[in-house]
Parts: sequence; C-alpha cells; structure tokens
Amino acid sequence: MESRAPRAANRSTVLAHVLTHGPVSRTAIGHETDLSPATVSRIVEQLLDEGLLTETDGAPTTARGRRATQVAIAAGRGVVCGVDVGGSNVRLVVADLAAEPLTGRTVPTPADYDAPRLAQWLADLIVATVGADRERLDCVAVGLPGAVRQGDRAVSNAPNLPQVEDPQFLRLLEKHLGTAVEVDNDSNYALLGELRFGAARDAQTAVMLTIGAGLGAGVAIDRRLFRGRSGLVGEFGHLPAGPLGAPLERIISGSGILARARELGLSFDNAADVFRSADPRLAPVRQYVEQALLVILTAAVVAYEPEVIVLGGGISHALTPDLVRLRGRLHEIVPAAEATVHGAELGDLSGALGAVVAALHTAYRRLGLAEADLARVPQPDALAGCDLPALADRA
Amino acid sequence: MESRAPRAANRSTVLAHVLTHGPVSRTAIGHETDLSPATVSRIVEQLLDEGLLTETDGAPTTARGRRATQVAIAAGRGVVCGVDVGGSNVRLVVADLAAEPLTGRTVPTPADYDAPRLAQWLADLIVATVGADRERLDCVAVGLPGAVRQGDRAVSNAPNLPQVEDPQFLRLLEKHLGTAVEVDNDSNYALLGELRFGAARDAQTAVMLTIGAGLGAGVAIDRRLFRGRSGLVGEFGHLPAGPLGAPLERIISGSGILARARELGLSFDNAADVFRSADPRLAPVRQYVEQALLVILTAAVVAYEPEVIVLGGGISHALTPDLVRLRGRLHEIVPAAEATVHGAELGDLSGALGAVVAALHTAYRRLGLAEADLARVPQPDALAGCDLPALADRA
DNA sequence: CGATAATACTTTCACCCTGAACGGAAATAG
DNA sequence: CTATTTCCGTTCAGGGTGAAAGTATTATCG
Repeated sequence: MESRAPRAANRSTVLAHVLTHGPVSRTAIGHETDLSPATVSRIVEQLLDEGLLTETDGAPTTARGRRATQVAIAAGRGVVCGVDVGGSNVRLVVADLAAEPLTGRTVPTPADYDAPRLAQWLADLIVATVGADRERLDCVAVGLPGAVRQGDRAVSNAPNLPQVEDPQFLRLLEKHLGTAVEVDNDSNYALLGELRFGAARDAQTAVMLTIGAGLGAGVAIDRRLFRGRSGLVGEFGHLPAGPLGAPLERIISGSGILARARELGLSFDNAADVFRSADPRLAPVRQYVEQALLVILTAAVVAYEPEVIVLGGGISHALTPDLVRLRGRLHEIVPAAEATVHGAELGDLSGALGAVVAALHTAYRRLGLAEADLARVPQPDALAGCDLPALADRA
Repeated sequence: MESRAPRAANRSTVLAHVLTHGPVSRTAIGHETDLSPATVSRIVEQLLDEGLLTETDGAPTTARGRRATQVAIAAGRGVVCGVDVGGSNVRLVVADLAAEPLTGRTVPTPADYDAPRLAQWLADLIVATVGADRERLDCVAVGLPGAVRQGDRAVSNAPNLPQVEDPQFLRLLEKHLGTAVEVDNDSNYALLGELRFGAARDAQTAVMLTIGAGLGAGVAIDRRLFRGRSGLVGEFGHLPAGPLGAPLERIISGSGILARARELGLSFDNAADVFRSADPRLAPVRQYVEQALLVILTAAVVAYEPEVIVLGGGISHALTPDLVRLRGRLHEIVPAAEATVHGAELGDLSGALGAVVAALHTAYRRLGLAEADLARVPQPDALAGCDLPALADRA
C-alpha cells in the first residue's frame, strides 16, 4: 500500500458524503465520517480547487455563531445520459452530476432498421437530446434487451431486437458519438434504477424481474449489481420446469401467454389483455402463468434471499391485483422468506433511470470515488422533486 | 481513516502472503506484494516478535549471494478443530495454523441422545480428539445438518438431527468446551472445504449440492461464502416444480427416492442402492430424479453462473456414472453455461475440512487478517501430503 | 586464501498524511 | 460595542511509507 492510499480513500469518503448528503458543511462532513476537521478542510479545499465542489452559502441560520458554508457537487460540471433501448420504445434521460434529471424523451424504436442504421439513429437521438450539453457529456449508458457479457460486451439472447447482437452496433454507436458507452442488460439497469430511487430503495439485496415480450432479471447483492460473466444471472426463465421439461420462459413471457390463449381459441394482440379480460375460459391460462411465476419467485428467494423482489415490464401492471395472493403463496412455499414482492415504482422509466445511475457511477469513478463508496451514490431522493411523467413524454 | 490503518493493512497483506505461499523470504514477499523491502522487513520483524512467524533457514542455495532466510507461520502456536455433525456420523479434524491436519476421527452419531446429552457427548469427543493440544485450541467450528441463521445462530430445518435445533445444544456445547464455537450449515462447510482443497480449488464462484437424506446447498461467490440471513441460500429443493407444485426436495432426497421406489413395490434400505440396482423397473425413478436434479442444476447455473458445481453427500457417489450425461443435458438447456459438474474430491471429509477452514479463518481474523485477505487462505495445497483416508478412520 | 560480485536484509532519511490543538473569522446576544 | 458561540483554516508532533544508502552473508574467481 502506497503512502498516497489514505489520501485517496479519504478523498473518496468526503466526495461520497457530499454526493449522498447533498449540500453539507465541512464540520458536518467531519462529524459524520469520523474524519478530523483538518482533514476534511484540506480535502474540501482540494476538491474546490479541482472544481468538483462548489461553495453554496445557503446556510439556514441554525444557531448563533459563524454561519456554516455548505459545499455541494458542482452539478453542472458534467452531464450523463441513460438510454433504455426496448423492443418497442427507446427512452432517454439526461441528468447532471447531482443525479437531477434535466430532460427525458421517449421515442418508438425503429425496429426495422439494421444494425448500422439503428446505431446512427440512436447516436443522432442521443446527441439531439443532450443538445447544448454535449461537450460536458461525461458518460452514456445504454440498456439493451438481451444478455450482455461484461468481458467483451458481446450481446446475445436479444430476440426482440436482434440487431443489437451485431457487434457493429456498439462499435458504430461509439464511433458516431465519439465517446465510450456503457452497455448492460436492460433488466440490470431497471434494477439499478429501482434500487436507487424506487421500490428497492431500502433493500440491501434485491431482485428485479421484467416480464414483457421475454423474461428478464437483474440481481443486486449488498446494493451492488451481481452480474455473472455471461449476463445469465437471475434468468430463471431457463428452468426446465414446464411440461415435458419446457423452459418456464415459454410459459410466462408475452408470446407464451398469447400462444396459450390461442390454444383455447382466444386471440389477443397484447399479453397484458389476457389478464385484464374477465373471460372465465382464461382462468387456466392465468393459473398456469401464476404457477410458473411462483417457481421463478421461489427460485429468486432461495437463490439470493432478497429483501425485495420488484416486478417490472409490460405485463407486471396486469399482475398488480394478484400481488397479494402471490405474496401469500410464496410465503407458504418458503416460510422463512423475508422477501416482499412489489411492482416497479419508476414504471417504464426504471431502465433509463438505472442507466443514468450506471453512467453516473462511471463518471464518479473517474472523479476518484472508491468502488465501495459507489454503492451509496447518488442520493436516493435526487428524484424527489422531479416530474417523472414529464420525463417520459414523447417529444 | 486513522493513521494506523495502512500499517494494519500491510500487516494483513504480509501475513496473508506467508499463509498462502508457505515459507518465503522477505525479499520475495516484497516483490510479490508490491511492498517496499523496508516495510516488509519492519512488519516481519514485528510478527516475529509477536511469535506469529518463525524463521526457517531452509534456503535451497539458488544463486550466489547472501542466503535468504525464510519465514513461515508459527504453525504450532495454535490448533483448530473442524467438526461435521451428520445424521449418521460425526467427523472431526484437528489442524494446526498452517492448515496441516494433525488428527482425524469418525464416530457414529448417537442420534437418540437428547440435546443436552448430545452437547456433552460432542464436547467430550472434541476434547478427547484435541488431546494435549487443548490449551492451544484457538477455535472450533461445527457444521450442522440444518439451516443456521448467522445473526442469532438459530438452527432450523434439521429433520435428520432435530436435537440440534434446540438452542440449549449450542449453549451447552460452548459451556462444556469453555470456548466460543462457530456454527454453520454442513453444506456451507463442505463447500468451503472443496473450495480450498478440492474440486472447486480454482473456481471463483462455485455451488455445492449435498444430496443425502435431505438436499443441502452452499454457494460461494468470488471465493467467499454467500449466506443469506436465514441460511436459505441455494436451497433449490424448495422449488415447487414437482407434480402438483410439490417441492423438488421431496423427489430428490433419500427419503423421496425410497418412497418412490416403494410405490413401485420395491423396497430398499438405502437410496443409493436404488441407483446401483440394475432392475429395469427402477428406470423411471432414476429418470424422475434426474429431471429434478436438472432443474436444480439449471437453477444453480442461472442463479450464480458458477464455474463449478460440486455434488456431494451420500447419493452423489451413485450418480457418478451419470455425470457425463448430466453435463450434456445441462449444456443443452443453458448453452451459455460455463459450469462443470464434479463430484466432491474430499469425499466425506469435505464438511470437516471445510469446518477447519472456517475455524482457521476465525483464528486468522484474530491475528489481524483483513476480511479481503481471508478469501485466499489457507494455502490450497496444505493437504497435498496428507493421507485423507487415515483422517477418516474410525478411532 | 583474499578480492569481488551478488544477493538479502537493515538503517537512514525525506516525505506524506493524519489528528489534536490553536487561532482567526463570522454571526448572534446583550 | 463587547462577549460568546460556532465554523473554519493553520500549525505541529507523530506515525507510517518508499527510495537509497549501508551492512551482512554467501559464492565465485584469480
């Protein structure tokens, strides 16, 4: 360990504290991080010099005595962009370094474009959305509807948007943007969003299941994403527990549900409608799906003992009325389970907001934040005063 | 971060290096840990003063120049005892601080004893096995055939030896021994053993499944045990994927297999015999078990993306001939899986040796080893020159 | 057998970082 | 205007580290 290590560690501690606790005085930082005032002062001075922090004199005169000068992250110093590329919609959110969303945008995915064209289109869209902040753009994170291997960023298992499996897509996207891009599974990002700002805000360990055209999953252990090497983690849809050893994903995904309804002579455009319909003939379908879902929930519970399981994706809305019963049955199967099953709080924006978090993490890492401190930033209430529906507006 | 932090960290680094790399010279330590020779010298001197290390002059004259003086852990400074309490046998292994086994013992479990009597019996057995080393006894770790919650050490789910669920058992055991005792699930310890010395020696992430009277599981991520709060992690036997939503454990455990054979009018004493028997009428039973096992293996693969899955427990021997086919079918189900399925290399001693590892970790922690360094100790080849069958001898 | 070279370890020293103590600055109370 | 309180910057001793110089030990060579 070099002599410079403690300095870097303390720097990271201070920076993380400012990022999580918003504007805060030097004294308060010292008090809450067990660092001596001298150390805090030195480090804050250095961070101010570097332009990472700014002094804000908004001190709400608590007691008598000298007024504390607060410091906060220099939010405008950079922006990040989180992108959620789905089979039907692309959602973008641009946020500053304080995780405050600046703009958002939702655009239908041009699913018929080939890989190069899609890359060009997406790059243009990102540039247009970031707008004048482009030169301050620190990082872009893109969630894709498929498995992403973190080693070589190979994308697989993306039946809903196969173009993104083409290695060209990422290469061209980065080329057009002129920046490196973070990539991950959209479910992982959705979990990251819910973990920071949504239903898993207070959970150490959480699982996200996105039930849409396919079945996706993300897992966080000790507030950090747990990705395997192949992006396979949590994909319990592969379990050969259906009839004749069929994978569960075939039962529980949108296409599976539609196929099952069609067997009964009922045709729907949208899998969620199968749940909304009151037709009694559909009861066995629903029951069938519910049993498969229970297997998957049980798998998630015994695999990770999560505190929260978040259900997201198109079909999850339709499942809301069944949540109570699901919880009950899950508890019957695994009485020791402490997991609660919730719907996604951020709705369709989980993915884009999670991508923002991932992008912020990269930006923060570049600013010198230690890996261990990343698990606590950005501050969970950054979205508090923020109009989420407005962000999702189609512009 | 206090000023003393780097010292402690470097101390831990040096100690860990000596523990993993056996007798080694100061220069080599410095070279391999990126610490300066001065720092290594200072720390080694301190460790020698404390009696934690000893100088061994066994330098095999490599080149000309001053002969390197090697240092090694003062192995005889303490001993630890690992105990694996099973439904039918209790296995003990006593080892020194260098993880060198000193004695071992296997004794039938007096399953009819009540909790207080069992505690007394076990304490006596441990004391008798440790013998003269008793005053140097650093730590005892006991693996139990049930779920152990790490918070309050509550034991549950131990149908094969229900006495151990009684809180008295642990309390009295510690009282009779006069030492605190580490407790955990026997599958967790078995995994720890295989992870250090056995089939998962080179794996970062591994899963252990013990198939015996019940179905147990242990999970390691990044070479560290992953335990939930309730000891539920990896227990995919709960999956309601059997007929009519029955839990898989009912199919795959010893009692389940016997019951299934009995339905066919065939009676066995031992579930493993069902697999050994050539009776063609048993084919459906085997197939049925294999399908359930496949679901569990798939769950383990997609849950953790392990590099290795180790099968242990009484029935696993009987499955050895099927391993190749199992691997093939698993690969069909999850092509991206990189997991290989292996039998336990340490055989019935996995659990006791894993308990030794757990006890050593506690001992090392007391010596000042940082949590991160624990994942690399003790040295994996500590058992190399060791006669395992002799350790398992009934004495 | 002594000189030399090579290697292992130790000592010295300059430097970095921290916490404790002190002192200046700013705001309120009287 | 002075006293008091609180916040913040500065000084200083202490502990810790790496680079470099110094010492010890061994093999090789003339």
